[in-house]
Amino acid sequence: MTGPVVGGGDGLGSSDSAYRGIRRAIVEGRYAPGTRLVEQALSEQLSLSRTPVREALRRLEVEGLVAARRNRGMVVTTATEDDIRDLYELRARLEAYAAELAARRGSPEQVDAIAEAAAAFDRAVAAWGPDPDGTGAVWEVHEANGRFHGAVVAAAGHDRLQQLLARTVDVPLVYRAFRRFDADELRRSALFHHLIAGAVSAGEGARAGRLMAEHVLLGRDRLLAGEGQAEGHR
Amino acid sequence: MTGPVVGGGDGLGSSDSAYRGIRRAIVEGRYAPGTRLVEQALSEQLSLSRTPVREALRRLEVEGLVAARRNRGMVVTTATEDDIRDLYELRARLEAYAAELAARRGSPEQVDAIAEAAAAFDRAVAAWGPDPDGTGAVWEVHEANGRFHGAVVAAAGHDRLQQLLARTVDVPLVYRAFRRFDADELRRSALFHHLIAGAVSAGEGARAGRLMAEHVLLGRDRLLAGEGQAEGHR
DNA sequence: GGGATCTCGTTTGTATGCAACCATACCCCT
DNA sequence: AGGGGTATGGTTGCATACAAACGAGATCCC
Repeated sequence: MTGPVVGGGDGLGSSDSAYRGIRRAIVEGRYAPGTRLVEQALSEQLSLSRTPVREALRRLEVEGLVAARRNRGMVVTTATEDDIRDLYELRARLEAYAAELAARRGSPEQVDAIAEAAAAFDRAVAAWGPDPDGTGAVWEVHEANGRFHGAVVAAAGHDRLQQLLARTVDVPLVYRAFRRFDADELRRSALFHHLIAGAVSAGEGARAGRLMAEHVLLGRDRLLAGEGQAEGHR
Repeated sequence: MTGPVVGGGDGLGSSDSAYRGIRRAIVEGRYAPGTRLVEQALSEQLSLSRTPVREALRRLEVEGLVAARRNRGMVVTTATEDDIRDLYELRARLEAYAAELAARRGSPEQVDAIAEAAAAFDRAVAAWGPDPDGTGAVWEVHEANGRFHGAVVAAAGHDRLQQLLARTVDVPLVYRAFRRFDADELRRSALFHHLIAGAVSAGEGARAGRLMAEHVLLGRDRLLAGEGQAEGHR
């Protein structure tokens, strides 16, 4: 048996592998906004056929990470400052709703999972200190953060909401935001995670929602504060 | 006459045509929930190759209208009563937000378009009376309704929100809801459309949001009221 | 010299072929 | 007769081949 030796992803299918590989490259910024994504070039890089690459690109298009111009290929999406504002305000509303639902009807196991994810984020932050430039550390924090927010949404038990958030939260912006964070801000994020976990655990939906909204909007402010001075992204 | 069940799309591309055709068939209920969608069969019905059909199915999967089990094909999604409740509550929040934004920052042309869409809905309702069973009339009302809500979201000027709503609102449930509506309820919907248009036009975002939320939740109640007595949908 | 048009190369969009996979049903063995 | 392994059909997933569309560059005409 000739196992598919696809580099970059431990995916179960070639298509998933391509999807995750391209997605991560965009989120990490290795494919800058505006970059043209040519199917053939990508398929060669991934040692795949064009078919799964094509499918991956269509998925990314639906998620809004790439834009397709008819018969003219895909480009990595660019975001203006206003877009960032809008996106984060939407995210704040959706995640506040998720936190509210989690507090209202999350199972004990799901609520525990939130607290555990908050603790895991703490550990990722602790491992950050020495070398903030190492790409591995940034990615680890990014992933831990994603798992915390994922745990909240999972506890909400709302499939469609989960689906929408997965396609709204995990965007390049969030990753870039962490690159701008310093240790103090990371600790502040960690604090909010614990506050949210506490409110959910106490069944106080309204508080959990407010805290979550504030947490997201603080992230937005931090991202916008750094925007326009270094690596203009347009 | 047993024409191709999926004959609708006059799309510009073959893939779009397949997408719209299959989508409409699902929304109208010609493909009942749980139905297996086999690529080859669909491609023969549409006189296309499997490739564009495949792409259309993946798009529908991301939208949540069909579910894919690995290597076992696609099935039309089924929804429980709780799913319906959740979906409509989410819809209410998202559309309320959209109405709020539309009132806050919609351009005069966009606001006018909302009022016009409300008037168009009136006309579709007027054409309904005589023959509520004719599939054409139901589809017309469904489309007019979609255009009204689309106009509100367009006025909100929030691309991502528009994208999310397009994939949350236009589901089989909404269509089925109209089949249950009687003339009085349609007029009530029309009334709310005008009230929302008025609030948006007056720049009263909070009111527009509340009215929209109520409008959506009334639709949910109507759908749930009829559920479980006729054509159980599982 | 400037502008429009024609041609060619590159890239996407569609079609088809082949292999892997799952499910069902059958057969053999116990 | 029952259970487990296996054969087999059907369907998806991937790869490749071909056709259409768009853009760029050169050429030709005015």
